[in-house]
Amino acid sequence: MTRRPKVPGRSTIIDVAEEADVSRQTVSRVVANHPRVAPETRLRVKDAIEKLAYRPNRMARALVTRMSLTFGFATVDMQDLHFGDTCAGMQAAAREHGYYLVVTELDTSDNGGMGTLETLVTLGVDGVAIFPSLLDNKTLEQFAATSGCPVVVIGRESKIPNIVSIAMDETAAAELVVDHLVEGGKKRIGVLMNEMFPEVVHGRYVALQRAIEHHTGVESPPVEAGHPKIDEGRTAARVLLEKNPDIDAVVAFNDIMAMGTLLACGDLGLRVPQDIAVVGYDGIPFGAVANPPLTTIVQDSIGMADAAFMALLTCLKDGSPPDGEVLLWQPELLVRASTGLASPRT
Amino acid sequence: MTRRPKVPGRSTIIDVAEEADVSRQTVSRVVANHPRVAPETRLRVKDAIEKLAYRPNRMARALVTRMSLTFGFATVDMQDLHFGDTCAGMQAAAREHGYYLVVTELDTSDNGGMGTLETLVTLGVDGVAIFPSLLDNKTLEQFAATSGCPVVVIGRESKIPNIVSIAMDETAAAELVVDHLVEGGKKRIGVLMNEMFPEVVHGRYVALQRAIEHHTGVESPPVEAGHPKIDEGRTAARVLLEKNPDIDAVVAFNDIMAMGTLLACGDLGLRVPQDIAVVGYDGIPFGAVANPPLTTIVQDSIGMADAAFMALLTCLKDGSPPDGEVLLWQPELLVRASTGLASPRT
DNA sequence: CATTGTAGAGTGAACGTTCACATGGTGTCA
DNA sequence: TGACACCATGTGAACGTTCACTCTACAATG
Repeated sequence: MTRRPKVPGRSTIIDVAEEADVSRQTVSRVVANHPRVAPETRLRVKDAIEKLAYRPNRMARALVTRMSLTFGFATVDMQDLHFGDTCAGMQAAAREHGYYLVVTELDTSDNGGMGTLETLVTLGVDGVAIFPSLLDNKTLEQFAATSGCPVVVIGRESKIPNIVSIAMDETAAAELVVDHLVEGGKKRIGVLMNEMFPEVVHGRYVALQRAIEHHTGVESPPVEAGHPKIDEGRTAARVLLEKNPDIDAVVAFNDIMAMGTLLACGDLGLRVPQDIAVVGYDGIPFGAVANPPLTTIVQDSIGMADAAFMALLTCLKDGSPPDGEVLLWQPELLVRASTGLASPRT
Repeated sequence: MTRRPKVPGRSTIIDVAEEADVSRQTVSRVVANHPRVAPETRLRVKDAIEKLAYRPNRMARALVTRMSLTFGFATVDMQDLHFGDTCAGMQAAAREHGYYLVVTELDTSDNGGMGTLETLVTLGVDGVAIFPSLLDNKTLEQFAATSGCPVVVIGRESKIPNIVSIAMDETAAAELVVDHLVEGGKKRIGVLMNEMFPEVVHGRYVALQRAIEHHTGVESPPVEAGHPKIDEGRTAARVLLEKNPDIDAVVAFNDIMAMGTLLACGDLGLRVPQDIAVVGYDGIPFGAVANPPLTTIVQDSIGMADAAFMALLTCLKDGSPPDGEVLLWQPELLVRASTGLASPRT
């Protein structure tokens, strides 16, 4: 009868129905906890479910209901710790509301991650969170339009039609960082950026540039870019420091690159923070163990993840994607020894 | 006609068929690149696909083919960097073979993660990799039996029926660590274990205990356990060091706990490595930036991830789960300054 | 007693695909 | 010319669910 041998061990609703001597629909009702089932029948069905280890097939269910109760979470780099926080937060939020979170790493070689996103959608997710995205605003907008499900982008301030953006207030963060450095007597601030994530980087860079100009009068600070890994950060930082020997502070795109900067300072015999102050972004736990411990911009990852989930849920309930809503979160500065203003190891 | 409004923007195979004036099956053939389609027809269908932005629904497809070309990857902690390596490796392997990897964090509060695993299966994955697992061998065996799909467990040496295990050779690793410490003149080795992952921890502990006995004659080394986070590791390490003031080396369950140990040493005014040598496991990149840089056991995460993927694929092709196969990987010792035998910062 | 309401259970269709088979057209060869 | 092969395409069924109905039996109501 069946063309392909039935997978051993997995039983269907029909198997349960036969076992309990009722119809599919009654089993369905029991599973869904509908009230209109006689207690005795319900018991019989539950026994059958137990006996056959029946688990409803979510694909079949999603096909007919057009809802999978599943959200997708796509990221560029699973090894970026900053991602872990946000992802865990979103997973917790999802779970609390009966949703399941499917996580995936974007394959940037496949159309900048578009391929992965499309697969995610064909997998049947009800909504997608992207964190962060290499795709430009236009592509994202188009994806949101054709995907047929709500899309949230985390970590980017840009206002994109059909998409909710959740991001940190870069201007506020830059103010915190630069103000702190200048107060510590630093005057010549260099910037180490990320060569990926054009959109995010741009926002962060512009904010820093403005803050630096505002506080020090320097119009275009020395800047270098590299891949957001420790080693690549180290290399880029070395270039930055060698090109600009007068620099007395480095603001790195994130903590990982800031750690690379710490290594570069070591390479060049520069003492942190006496010769050079170093600041990162993200507040990953390892910052506390770095040598010296890293001053960093902390954002409320959990809060943002929560907001991302709720945004998706709300879109789904309302049935309409919002028009370029931007939710902005306030950053905090976590001062540690790498800027010389705190006791070591806090 | 349709009970639920069709999602705007998503078209089905039927829409494409109508647009191209052919049958569903012909569209299906074009999508699957079957040869038996006239070139002119193929072109017309492709145009229609392009025009309607058609993407095949993988749930519907999986329902009939009983194959989703999707594997699940379940982990206990997405923020454990060690996980990131393995996950990325597996994702790469999957991609290479036309598979999609769905990642999920196990909700240990839900039956020790069993709930999450079952959901993963009902989502339609063709196989599951678990890394690492809190579940005991018996539960895992039962899950593998009822899930109806191949199961691989990474990071545990145990021989479990129906399951492929991929793990590091703990005995070899313990030998490397202890031999290195003893050669460096250390005599009184303490052990800092993880209070989670009973199975993995047990294997690692027993191996260390044997190696220590073998090299130093001490039968039961001082041991303490804690949660695998920096702060909890710090606390547990402090207890270990205060209880046993004669300790001159600490072997931590992983790099994260080793970093906690570094902090604890700082708290107690102990110099690393002069007073205390510290060794971790996993070789996460941050170990290089720790103060001092961390000596650690490195395993070939990518290789193991590859092996995990291939194991799943092989089971699927052969149609039968292997009977408790165990693939063992050889560890390497990465010597850095925390054991005092290398130049700082390498 | 006839009518109405309702609790409990069942049935056919649909979701979007692919599979197995069927159909019709064209070319080849004896 | 007939038999056959083969190519291009179409059709009904099935995958495992849920939805919108329908049906039956029995109690309550007038």
